[in-house]
Amino acid sequence: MGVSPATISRVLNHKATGHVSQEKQELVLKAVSKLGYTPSKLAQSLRKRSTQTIGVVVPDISNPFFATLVRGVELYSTNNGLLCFICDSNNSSSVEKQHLINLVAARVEGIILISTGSIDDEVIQKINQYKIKVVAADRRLRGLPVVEADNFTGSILITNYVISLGYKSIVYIAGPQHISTAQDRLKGFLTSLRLNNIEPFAIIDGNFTFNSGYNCTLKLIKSYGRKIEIIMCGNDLMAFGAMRAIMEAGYTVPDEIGITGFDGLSWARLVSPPLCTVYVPAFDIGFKAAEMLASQRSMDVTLPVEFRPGATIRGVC
Amino acid sequence: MGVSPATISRVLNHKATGHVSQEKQELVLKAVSKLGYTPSKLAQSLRKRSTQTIGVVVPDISNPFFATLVRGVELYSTNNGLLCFICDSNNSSSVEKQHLINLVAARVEGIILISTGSIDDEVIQKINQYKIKVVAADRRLRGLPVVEADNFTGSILITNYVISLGYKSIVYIAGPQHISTAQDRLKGFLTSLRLNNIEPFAIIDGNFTFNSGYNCTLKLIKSYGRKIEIIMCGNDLMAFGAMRAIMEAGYTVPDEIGITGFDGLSWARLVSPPLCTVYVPAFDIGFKAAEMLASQRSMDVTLPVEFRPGATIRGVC
DNA sequence: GTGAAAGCGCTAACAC
DNA sequence: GTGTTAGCGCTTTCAC
Repeated sequence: MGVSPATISRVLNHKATGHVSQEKQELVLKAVSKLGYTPSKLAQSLRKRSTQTIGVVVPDISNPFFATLVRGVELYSTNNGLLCFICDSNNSSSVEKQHLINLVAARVEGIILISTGSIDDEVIQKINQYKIKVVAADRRLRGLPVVEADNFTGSILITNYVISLGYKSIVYIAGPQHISTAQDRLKGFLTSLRLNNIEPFAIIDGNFTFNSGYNCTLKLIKSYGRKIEIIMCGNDLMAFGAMRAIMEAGYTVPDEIGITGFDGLSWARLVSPPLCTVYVPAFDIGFKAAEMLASQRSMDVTLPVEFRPGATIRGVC
Repeated sequence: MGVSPATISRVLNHKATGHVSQEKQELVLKAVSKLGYTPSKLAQSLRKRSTQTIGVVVPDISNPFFATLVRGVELYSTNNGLLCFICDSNNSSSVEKQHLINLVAARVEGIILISTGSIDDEVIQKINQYKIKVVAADRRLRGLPVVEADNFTGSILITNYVISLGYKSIVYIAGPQHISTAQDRLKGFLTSLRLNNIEPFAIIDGNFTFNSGYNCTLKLIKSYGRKIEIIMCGNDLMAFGAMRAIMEAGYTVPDEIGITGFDGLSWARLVSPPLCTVYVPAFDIGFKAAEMLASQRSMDVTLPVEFRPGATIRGVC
């Protein structure tokens, strides 16, 4: 016995090298292990003015896209000794706000934000007040640095492909237009059509969920029936909904009506026929966002996407 | 000006009611809002000896089953002013161990653990040392209180149903047998078979992933071909893998080979044909586990499951 | 090489 | 009603 807290701290923080005697060192280590002593990160953080903790706010963790993104964040964090608060805003901007405030209170070093809408000023102020760095992931947001995918190009790619197959009557189910991914994808779609001198057959607003894809498609079929040659969706979830609706309405995919998605969820390969989509590197987005948070740089990053053919459109096996 | 820290604390903690003058109260509130002051949860927790924070450790957050479970935990937490550390062990028991130690260091009030294996003694000691309550969710673990589903009964249900349809040559792809859900499901399967005087055609070990379902099925088909009437899987993910393998091998589902799963993921309804499975209330498991953590009781909870017919077996439309 | 002491930002007990 | 004070569990000077 007879070891001061200071010495214990020195040993445990490996600042000891050469500064603490072998003897004391072993004494401390033995006692620590015997007692199961675990230093309080609370006290450490308070004293060191550094929590080594980051926060992630996602709209819905049960959406595999966001879950995968979060894994990317987790991997980076785990590898770099960061602890992670993962918060699910349940697609509600008020819950999101509360989470952000909690993260400020927890004095996280940084926040990765996939926002449901826009951030309110009160929160912005708090975040600035405490010099917390925020990175937008997947979706752009106000003046925040962002790690996103090249949704615009991806959308052009897949639309060009669809057009090259001879499709003419093309319907688009868009995502919520206040979200940048939805905007970019719609823009890409429109750009491709314009370049090919084709008029969109119809454009309709969904909200990125399975149900909205399903409902929009039912409506479309009711209005236009077989006049529709293909339904292009702003994301995979809506495409799955559309597929279900088409099948329930008694049409075949892709012979009577084609479908495309966007995101490249692993599930896209599991449905039958496999969904034609654009792969978005969710994991990498999360990983890079965490990396950006940890680094001092904060230049926007745009990750490439990849066209994934699938048998939900004609002429693809 | 001229307000002491104590008064500020009183106002902010709503312990003020009737104890602080209107005047000072407003003064404080105004200053707080103007400065964007957010009290440090670190300091609060340290002082109050209570963090109001819980931890959740999951094997893989990108598995929709666990993601849904986590949402249940989050909902309870959000509603009860608890903050949540969500940790992904990536199916590695060493990562899991590190996460548990981090959670102890963070002085969480409780931990919801979906373990990859068993917990090691060092960690147990630390957890006890700091009187942190641990609840096992989905999977039983050592002496921990558990919130789980009635996997045994569910497995009997679905197997009985399969047998009632006249299936005889039944193959089972089991999950890892050190996990209680996998054990219970296999036991239920065997019990049902015994009660019906049927011998299992083959039992093979998977690991609950899509790939293991896929690979096991390829092997099975190679060995037995059409002698197999149906493949029952320990979870949905493996069933999806099996379905893909069967289709790629050129067989039709369910006409030539049937399939069943277990978990009742929402994706089960999306594949074609929709998967016959047993619904496990993942969200409720998470919610109840959080509830148990918060309450003083800790009696094991077993939640009912629900058979979900699907067209991957004969005679179901 | 090691211990004593101060202080991180709060809250609770105690004075007034 | 309100301010002063002590102390939560650590780390980091600063002495010795």
